[in-house]
Parts: sequence; structure tokens; C-alpha cells
Amino acid sequence: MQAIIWWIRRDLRIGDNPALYGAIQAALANGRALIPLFIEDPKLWHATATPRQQFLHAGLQALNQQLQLLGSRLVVCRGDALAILKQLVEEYSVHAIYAEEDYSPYAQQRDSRIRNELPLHLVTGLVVRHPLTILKSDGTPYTVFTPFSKAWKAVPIKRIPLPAPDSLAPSPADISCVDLAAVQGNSNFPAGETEANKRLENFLHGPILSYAEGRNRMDLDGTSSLSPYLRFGMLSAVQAYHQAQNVLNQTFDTTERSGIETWINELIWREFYLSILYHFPNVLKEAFQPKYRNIPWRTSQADLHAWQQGCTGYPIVDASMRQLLHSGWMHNRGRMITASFLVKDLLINWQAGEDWFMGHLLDGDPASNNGGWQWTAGTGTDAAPYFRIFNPILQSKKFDPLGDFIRRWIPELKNVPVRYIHEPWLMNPQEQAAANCTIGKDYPSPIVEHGAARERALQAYRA
DNA sequence: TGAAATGTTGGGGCG
DNA sequence: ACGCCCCAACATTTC
Repeated sequence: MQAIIWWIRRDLRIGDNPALYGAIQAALANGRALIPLFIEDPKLWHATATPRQQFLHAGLQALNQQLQLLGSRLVVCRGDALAILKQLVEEYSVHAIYAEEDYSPYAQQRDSRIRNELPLHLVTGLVVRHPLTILKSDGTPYTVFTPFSKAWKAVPIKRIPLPAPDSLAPSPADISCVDLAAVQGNSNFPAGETEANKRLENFLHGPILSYAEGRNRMDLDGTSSLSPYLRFGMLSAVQAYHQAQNVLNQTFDTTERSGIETWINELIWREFYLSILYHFPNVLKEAFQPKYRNIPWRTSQADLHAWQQGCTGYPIVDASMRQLLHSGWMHNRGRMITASFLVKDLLINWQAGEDWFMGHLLDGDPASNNGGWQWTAGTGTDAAPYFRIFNPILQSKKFDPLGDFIRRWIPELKNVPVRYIHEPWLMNPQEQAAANCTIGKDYPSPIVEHGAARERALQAYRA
């Protein structure tokens, strides 16, 4: 028997999947078997990224169900990719391996090694535009978002979404497979392509129209909450882009159009940071800008811990951090506020925050996460200038005006009235008693005073 | 995809 | 009618 491998990495879907499409063509042409393969590589796992790992496992189970409906099944192996592929290639006379290109340094190195020994075909599917196709006229990569996005939009659309197959060649019956352990699903984010498509539909039929403003409101569901699905390719970026563009073409209201355009821009931000990582893999180890590689960071285990656990005494920071801890996701506005707080107010190295986020975000992706952190720290490409320091109280008042979001995640504050919800330490003892919340006991006092912390950060960055 | 400090303007109160 | 002050409301600059 001869076979073709569809090597699944972060493209857990059958709709609009160029790697699957390529594998099907190759299998059909010669009547070969098709092996849908996922390799769990322990080296790829962040030490504490259990929530994301479970989301992936649930996604693999969902994919397996889809494959079984098409007459196939998912094969899962655990170990070193090259070793496993070598063995399969030999055992099942594999003629070709199709996979979607990944741009992380680890994946690039792994794939180039494999390509030296095995017939690995890499196709573009993780992004709409391959990082090598968006370059300045002198051939160097963009390091500023706006010109990058203009160039991105100027390139004609290369391909339209590919249809999902309606049947698949069976995979060899005797192939050994690691059992997918039963996983507890994440109730906030059910894994799988079906759920991803449902969310995209819902988002495109409502929230996206007011996304320009709505995306900033932490107390409302104004965002797409699609990031975990894009992270694992349960949703194709090409498909998301096309559907958003279709909605845009049928929308004439200025506000609604700007909402759609803003969301499309977010897809481009994702590709911007993937491109940055592709061209500058060193960003995972150091600041993009050399002049910010020697900031005199503080090391305070206690402060870092308070930040991680959502016990800083600043409600908007703590609510966001608890949202991350308990749901595996954080609102984008929350990401900016908590990141600014760690890096500027606590003056703790952005890499500690990057690591914590990677350990807890379902959508944790090296490119976007690193890009976001370096943006906030002011050390990255097209980054916020170092003196741009978020005031957590003002941010809270602006983006959670009634404190509903805060109360949802910090039960200790549920009886605190609106006028104090953003800065509960201002309550006098009577008011604290009335709110059933003693500051310093039921809910922590602020671990830093923002005004002083701001001055300290400005001084450190100037130096 | 900031916030604070500083500067400018203009209306209103008042002598 | 006028000058002066206060201060809110913006605008600009600075961090």
C-alpha cells in the first residue's frame, strides 16, 4: 500500500485547508491511502500551558469526529517529528507529506531538517499573505504596522477559500495511534471547527458592525472571541478575511464599515507579528530595539505573584488577570492594561509577563504574544513610546464604566458602589462596612501607588 | 491601541 | 464700558 500524509500542526480543520487539499489531490491521483497525522511533540509545550493543551486535545477529538464522518480517522503520535515521520514513510511507502507552513523559529528549523530527508511539501495556510510576499521595495521586511498593512491590502487576493471534502480515502487500519485521553472541555471555548464557524457567523451578523467602539468595552461581548480558534486553525484566516470582506461589500453605513475594517485590521496585526517573528526570530529572546535591552528591571517575586493571581489592589487589573486564570482568555483591552501595569507600574521585565500569558492563554501564540508584550513595553517594532503609561483607574472608568466586568470576576467587590468600584481604597470605614469589603483584608490595598510608579518607570526607561 | 502638564481662549462675575 | 480675575473647556507639548 502507498500513502500520503496530511501532517496536521495548527490547522485543525477540513474547510479551506490547503495542506489537506494538496494531500487529497496527491492521494486521489494514484489511489493512495491518506493518513491524517498529528504529532504531539513534547518539546513544543510550554511548561505550564495545560489549558491550551487541553483545548488542543479537545480540538483533535472534534477533528477526529469530522474525519470519521468522511470515512477516515485521525492518527495521533507522540514524540520527535522527524523520527515518527521517518518510520511512517518507510512502513507505509509514503510518497508525500503535506503540511501548512509555520513561522516560529522552532517550526522552521524542524521543517527544514525534515525536508532534507523526507518529501515534505509546505503550503501557505496559516496566513493570508506569506511573510516573504509583503516586503518594502528594497526587499527588506516592514517593521511598522501601517505601511505593512497598506502593502498587505494592496496585494491582489491569491486564493479563495477551498471547499471541505465530502469524503476521504481511508487511512491504513493497522496504523498505531496514541489514544486521545478524555479531556474536560473548556465551557467558555468549546473546541472545534463547527464552533469556530458558528462564532464567526454570529460575530459577522452583529458585533462586528459596532466593533470599532464595542471592542474596547470590557463589560460587553463586543469582540469576536475567535483567537483560540485562529490559533489552532480551527478557523482559517483566509476564510475569516473573505467573509468579513463580503460583509463589508454589503455595508454602507460609515460606522458599521469602520467596525468591519477595524476587525480586518486585527487580522492584519496577526500577520504583521507573524512576519516580524519570521524575519526577526531573535525577538523571542531579546528586545527588538537594542537600546531597550538594558532596562533596569525590578525583581519582586511578591509583586509578580500578586499580578499573576489578580491581587494587585487595582480592580481592573485583577479582574482581567482572574479572567485569564479562570477562562484561558483575556479581553484585548485587559491585555493592554495588565501588561502596562506589570511593565510600567511594577517595572518587571516584560518577558515574565510574556511567559505567564503563554502559560495560560488558549490562544497563546509566540508571534502575537511576543509582539503584544514588546508593543506595551515599548521595546518592539512600531511600539508604544515608553512614556505611554496606562492609568489603570482611567482605563477602568472608560472601558468598564459601571464596573460590571470587575464585579463579574472579583466577587469581593460585588457590593461596592459604582463611584468606588474603580478605586475601592477610597471608601471610608463605614462605606467599606456597607459594601461588606474591608480593604486590606477582603480585597488587597494597592501594591503600588500609580503616580509614584509612573515616575519610577519614566526614570528607569530614560536611563 | 495615553496621560499629565502646560498653554490658550473666552464667557461671566465683579469692582 | 472697561479691566481684571477666575476657571472651564479645549489645544498643545511633554513625558
